[in-house]
Amino acid sequence: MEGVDKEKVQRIIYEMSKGSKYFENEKRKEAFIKQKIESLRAQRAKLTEKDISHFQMIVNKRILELDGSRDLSKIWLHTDMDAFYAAVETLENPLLKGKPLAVGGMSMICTASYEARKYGVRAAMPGFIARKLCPELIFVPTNFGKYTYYSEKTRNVFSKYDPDYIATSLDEAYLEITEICKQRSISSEEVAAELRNTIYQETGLTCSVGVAPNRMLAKFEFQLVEIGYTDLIALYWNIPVCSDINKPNGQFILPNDRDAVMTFISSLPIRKVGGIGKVTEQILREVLGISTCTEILQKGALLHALFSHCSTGWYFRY
Amino acid sequence: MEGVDKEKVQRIIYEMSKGSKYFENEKRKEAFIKQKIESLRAQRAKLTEKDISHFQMIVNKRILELDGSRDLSKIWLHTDMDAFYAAVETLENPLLKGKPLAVGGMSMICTASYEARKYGVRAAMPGFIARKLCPELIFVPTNFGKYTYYSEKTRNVFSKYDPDYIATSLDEAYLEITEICKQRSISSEEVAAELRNTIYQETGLTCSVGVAPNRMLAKFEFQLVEIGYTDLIALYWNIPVCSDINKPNGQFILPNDRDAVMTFISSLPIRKVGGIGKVTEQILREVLGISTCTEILQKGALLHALFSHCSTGWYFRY
DNA sequence: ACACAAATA
DNA sequence: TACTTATTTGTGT
DNA sequence: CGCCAGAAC
DNA sequence: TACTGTTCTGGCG
Ligand SMILES: Nc1ncnc2c1ncn2[C@H]1C[C@H](O)[C@@H](COP(=O)(O)OP(=O)(O)OP(=O)(O)O)O1
Ligand SMILES: Nc1ncnc2c1ncn2[C@H]1C[C@H](O)[C@@H](COP(=O)(O)OP(=O)(O)OP(=O)(O)O)O1
Ligand SMILES: [Mg+2]
Ligand SMILES: [Mg+2]
Ligand SMILES: [Mg+2]
Ligand SMILES: [Mg+2]
Repeated sequence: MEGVDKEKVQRIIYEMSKGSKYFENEKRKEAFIKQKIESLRAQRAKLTEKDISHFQMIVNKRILELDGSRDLSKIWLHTDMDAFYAAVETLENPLLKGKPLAVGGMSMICTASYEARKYGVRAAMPGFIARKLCPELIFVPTNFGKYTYYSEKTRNVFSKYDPDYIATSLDEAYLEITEICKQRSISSEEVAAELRNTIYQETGLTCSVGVAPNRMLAKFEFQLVEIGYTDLIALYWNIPVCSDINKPNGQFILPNDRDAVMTFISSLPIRKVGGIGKVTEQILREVLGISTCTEILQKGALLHALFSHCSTGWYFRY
Repeated sequence: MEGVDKEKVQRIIYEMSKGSKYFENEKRKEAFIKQKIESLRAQRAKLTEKDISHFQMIVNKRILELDGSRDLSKIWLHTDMDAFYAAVETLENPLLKGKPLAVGGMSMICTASYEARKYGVRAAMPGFIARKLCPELIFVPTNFGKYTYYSEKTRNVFSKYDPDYIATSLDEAYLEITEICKQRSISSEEVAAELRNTIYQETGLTCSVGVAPNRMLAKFEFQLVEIGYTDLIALYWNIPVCSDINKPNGQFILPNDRDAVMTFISSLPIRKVGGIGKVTEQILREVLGISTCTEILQKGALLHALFSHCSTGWYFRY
């Protein structure tokens, strides 16, 4: 994000949190994770070369399998409204336009306008800290009803492009647009641009859109299909770019092409991958020195050795 | 309550509320009730003398019936902890003792210590108004777990006096002590005093206790029994009196005697009766000029004429 | 099968 | 004064 | 019966 | 900045 003084933000958050019950609890948790990391390090140290090459073989086979089963024949589109709750509030009270705005109260805020984000204000941040970061921050209490109302409006649009669209929250959904592209013989870029425009016409709200090829259809884990897309696509729209402006109100298209996918993925920090959060990131980094997706492939054997074999599922994503 | 400047309190509440969304909504409701009252007044004006004497007969019969079915053979005891949540918090952090204390946050407080009540601070009052009333007010967030814990402790005591005690909230319960009084041949006063003492020993918390005769056992409305007691008893402990000090940490005994009950009840403001709240009080007062329980009996015919015949149930209480 | 932690919006 | 809530998924017993 | 308002803690 | 959440009951269509 442009122009956020991360240094200062972190300092203020620390100053405000220090000593609180919440803070103490966080420290407790951190300690517990450190311990878990130590234990994993010990396990890794015990692995022999033989163990590793053994696992490497298993992993190689699994990767080949998955690579082969990759399905590039569908086109999936992901949409996510920009600063959704805040955008709705601004729409209903235009005086708020352009102002740093937080939705929520002094105890917790659910989201913040992009103006507020410049100050480091974020979703899931307590309001009283946010106000320290940005004293002129305006607070609006949350009105769940409104957001549902506008969410329905966007969904009406979605259903015109894919009647079976998959909504994953009030403000985002996945659409399979393979058919639409074929029928109207237009590119996915054009569909994306049109969709964004329609949504804006219908609701006055902007959204960001990502388009990507899909992944293997339910092999045994039927619902994992969707997850396969989720990850990829969620990433795409994290990248600014495309015909339009920068981050909010933008779109990004990844071609249905193996090389494009691999190139795109390989340099991604793992933290961006869906399902890898603060804790998992820390564990992978401090135990195996893994930070990017390429490294996941490189150290596949170690991962397979140290983590539950269900985590092999992580490989679903490339 | 001693030494509360009601004038000032009301003024401050008004100043703080004025203009808020909450306030506007209250006004809307008020208007609606006014309208209802008008409608009832009109109905009353239409009643002929004949109508009234007709209803009077029905009502007289009903009253006689209920008077006859009154059961004075049982002894019921009602307990209610003093400033429960606040007392628990004070117990766990003695620094708070003697200080004006509110349990809750700036948006809402659940209860206040008696010190705070002197300033007009009350349960169900938003914290930011309470703080205006009493700037040195200390806020403690609610810890439902703690209250449940201490509630269980009190209930252990209750069960020794009546294994079938009826708990109606974390901090109050009804006990049938007829048997205990007989078995140990002690008066209900003695049981009450002993119970209060035991609870204090076990928990360090004080409570107020009321004792009263009971009412007809389920005639057709099986569960109404309990309600019959509820009203009476809830009233008793509203009256300071008895061997001990004044309001908190006190007890009051009403003898099992028809005259005593009638005398006690007759002068009570109806608002004190369970089930009659702000709205019903206003309606009865502004439509029929009823303010005390005696007047309810006097105007029984009108009540019967104007209100749903199930409201006849109000007569259950005398 | 279940309770618990992690991740996400 | 004040650090959410609902939901889904994986892990370890 | 389901929905809403009033009441209570 | 900010006016609860839960449970029960009676009225009403
Ligand atoms: N941690 C949270 N707790 C509660 N509600 C949240 C949380 N995070 C997000 N929300 C709500 C408010 C958001 O407007 C809405 C959509 O989330 P999300 O798409 O992640 O952010 P956003 O739409 O506000 O901004 P943007 O997508 O532009 O980054 O869900
Ligand atoms: N309106 C309310 N909203 C939420 N919780 C409440 C409310 N009123 C009371 N409580 C909680 C907090 C109280 O400590 C507890 C018992 O209520 P109650 O007996 O009426 O008052 P109290 O025990 O705090 O004081 P006291 O009984 O001495 O008047 O229930
Ligand atoms: Mg969004
Ligand atoms: Mg979203
Ligand atoms: Mg009490
Ligand atoms: Mg009580």
